[in-house]
Amino acid sequence: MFSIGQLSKLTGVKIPTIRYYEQMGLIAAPERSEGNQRRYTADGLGRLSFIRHSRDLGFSIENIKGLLELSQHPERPCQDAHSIAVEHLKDVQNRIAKLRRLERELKRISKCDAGNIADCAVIETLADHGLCETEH
Amino acid sequence: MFSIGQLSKLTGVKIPTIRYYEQMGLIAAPERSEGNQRRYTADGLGRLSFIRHSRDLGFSIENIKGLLELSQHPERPCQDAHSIAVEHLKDVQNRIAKLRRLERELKRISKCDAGNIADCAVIETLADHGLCETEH
DNA sequence: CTTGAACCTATAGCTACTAGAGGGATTATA
DNA sequence: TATAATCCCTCTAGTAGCTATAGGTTCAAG
Repeated sequence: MFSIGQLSKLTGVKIPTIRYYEQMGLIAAPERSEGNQRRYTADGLGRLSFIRHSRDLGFSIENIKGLLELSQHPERPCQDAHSIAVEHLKDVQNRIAKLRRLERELKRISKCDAGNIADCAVIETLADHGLCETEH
Repeated sequence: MFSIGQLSKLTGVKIPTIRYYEQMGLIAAPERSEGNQRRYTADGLGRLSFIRHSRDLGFSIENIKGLLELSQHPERPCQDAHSIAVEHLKDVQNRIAKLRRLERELKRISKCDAGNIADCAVIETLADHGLCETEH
């Protein structure tokens, strides 16, 4: 049996976050000690690790709920899990593409070597979208 | 003079967002009509366009406050504006790097062609960090 | 038995908005 | 000029995914 602090250390998930996950229904409310403190089993540890890892990979709480549900039913077809992952991959790729356009623009405008604000390319570009090279 | 709705259409910033910016101190409270409705000048339009554009480029409200402050003082050196932009650029580059690691991992795990959850690579990888190829 | 660390609940705050309720103002048309 | 349609007002609460704080209780070591 682990206390919430031990679980936190083992998984790297902060204590208030664990309680938050419980509130959100991601993990079941665990048993309690006589003094009303949470006591987790190895099962709880596994589930929280799954969540931690999924969050690291950027899955939303809602997606993780779905994935956890699926993982409880080994006999089901895995299409659903697959499409959640693929959707998320698409999302990640979109975000990368968008950030790279920003990167280009920021690189360009931050090359400013003016002496004062009046001629600063950063300020000038922000004030006038027309000066941008890419769309956003 | 523009109403808030006209300003919204001209800049692409939604009406509640404009009011929110006013509340946050990004834009000054404009004059009001006799019936207490906001009336904006061309100046207000310029300022909101600046904000819109900066937000599009991912600058935070706090950063934008700083940049707006700077843009009001054309005689000052532009180092501050420059370093805000460079900091932001670094941040964007970090995020890109992180997302690309995720992309690799997600691509790998979503190649799963198992029939059911029991053998699904997606679920399996999420449950066990040890199966990952890159750190995160 | 005492002390200090760990734990409890409940509430509020963070970013950057968005949505809704319940009302008043403005404008176009009849 | 009346009225309907559209716009606008404030205020409050909700979104994601936590984090922080206050005020109190329990646990484990010495």
